[in-house]
Amino acid sequence: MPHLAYPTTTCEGFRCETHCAVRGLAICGELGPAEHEEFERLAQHVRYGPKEALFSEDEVADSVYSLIEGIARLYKLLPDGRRQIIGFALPGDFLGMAPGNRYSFSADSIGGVTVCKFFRGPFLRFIENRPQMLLRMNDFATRELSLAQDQMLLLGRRSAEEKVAAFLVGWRERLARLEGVTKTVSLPMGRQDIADFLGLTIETVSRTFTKLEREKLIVIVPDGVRVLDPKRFDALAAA
Amino acid sequence: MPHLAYPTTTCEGFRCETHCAVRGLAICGELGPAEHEEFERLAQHVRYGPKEALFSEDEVADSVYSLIEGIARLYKLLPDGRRQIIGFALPGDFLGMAPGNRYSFSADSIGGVTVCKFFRGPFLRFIENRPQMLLRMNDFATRELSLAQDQMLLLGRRSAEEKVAAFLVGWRERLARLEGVTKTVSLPMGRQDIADFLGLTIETVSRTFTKLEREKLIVIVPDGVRVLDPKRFDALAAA
DNA sequence: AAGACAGCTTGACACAGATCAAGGTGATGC
DNA sequence: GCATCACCTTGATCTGTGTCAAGCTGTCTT
Repeated sequence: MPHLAYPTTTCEGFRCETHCAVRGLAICGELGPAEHEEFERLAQHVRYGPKEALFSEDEVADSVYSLIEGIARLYKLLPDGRRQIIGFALPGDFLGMAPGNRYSFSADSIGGVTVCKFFRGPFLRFIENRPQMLLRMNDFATRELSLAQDQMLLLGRRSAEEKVAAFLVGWRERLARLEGVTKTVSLPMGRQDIADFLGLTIETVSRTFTKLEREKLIVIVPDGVRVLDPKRFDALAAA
Repeated sequence: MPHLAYPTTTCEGFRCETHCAVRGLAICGELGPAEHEEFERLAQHVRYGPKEALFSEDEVADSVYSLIEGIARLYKLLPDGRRQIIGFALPGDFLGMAPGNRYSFSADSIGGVTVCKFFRGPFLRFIENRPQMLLRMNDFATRELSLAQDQMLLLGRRSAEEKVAAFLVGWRERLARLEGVTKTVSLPMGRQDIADFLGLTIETVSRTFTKLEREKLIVIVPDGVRVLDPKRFDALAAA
């Protein structure tokens, strides 16, 4: 049995065979073949098991990450342990840009996760004279910022029921971009993660799920929910 | 008497005499003299009176703005009128980037405001082959995103007293970057604005100010507060 | 198959902050 | 100098969500 419960494996030093299923969505999506080749040479593909840290708040930010597969939880902690999840990262998302030289939040895998990891220096040198890449980085940052602002509205001004409904709608939309529209929304994160994302307690989240089920808006299934009445649901999430 | 209570004045068509007091902090801070000349030719300097809209959520985002002077309130509304202020913009801040082709929030002046206004098309054409500018845009976006994440932690996980203390500390720091350190923190926004920024009601904000004054942490003065015990104060804001 | 455990749900009760209502303060106008 | 108005403060009460505690469910271990 290995020393670590969830060992990290890398494939540095040789060409990875894995095809990147999210090329189009990722930061490298608009590179031509030659440039992509050069870009790939800067990358390490790294695999994490469940609940491993990719990086932690206040660590020196020496790397940036493009998430290829799996889901990560991004969060900040207060000194007394209160946690706010600031987002869930999906394949195609770009992580690790920081305003100073330290990460401003922590990231860890939920299930298994695979990333393209780049050292900051080489990555910045690669992009600094490639306006296409810089514009794409800008698009990513602008989209992230807009999501963050939506979340501020949610955290500051919505009721528990509205928060949960808006979360499910938003999550369903993000999954739809990756996997297409489905009736069943899979929820790989636990109730505590949802609570810490919405600024609620786990009990309130649980009660609200139950309430939505009683009102015949959803059905709770293992690791997810089925949305019964998308229309009424979207209305609840918007208002 | 003019038709509009607060008429907007522009100086399009001739060279503005006003020197930009925040060049170093603004988006254009690293341009050389020749490039800055060209950049200026794309700009309109526009002055707004108190409480005028610079732009509104869902409008077609045809312009971007660099704030030169004054303070703006950035906010989102729910259909029923609940408001969340997502930030206060200060001189040097860059506004109006949107993920789609519409603004994702509204902005209006608090007191008087002066901006450099750029039409989106010419602005994008100017920056698209200038990596320096693009990198600076990225820095701006990254800093904004980090502030937004701090605010999510505040909104989701802090008590009313912690929210108000953290707000005052953060605001004092931002003012210090512009005007240097002062004992008296000026608060040009009203109590309702602070409430909508912190996800509280105006009554709770008012009570909390009073409480902090009773505890001899601050003194409330017209249009601001004086911080009496910065140490104890920072501790309250951090924890 | 039984026990242990993590994750989730449910109930009873408490409380921070919201709501409702009234009154104070200072600026502006007539 | 008095009325008006916007803004702020204070008090009384209510309520949505948190806290505390117990029990449920499914999975893993042995």
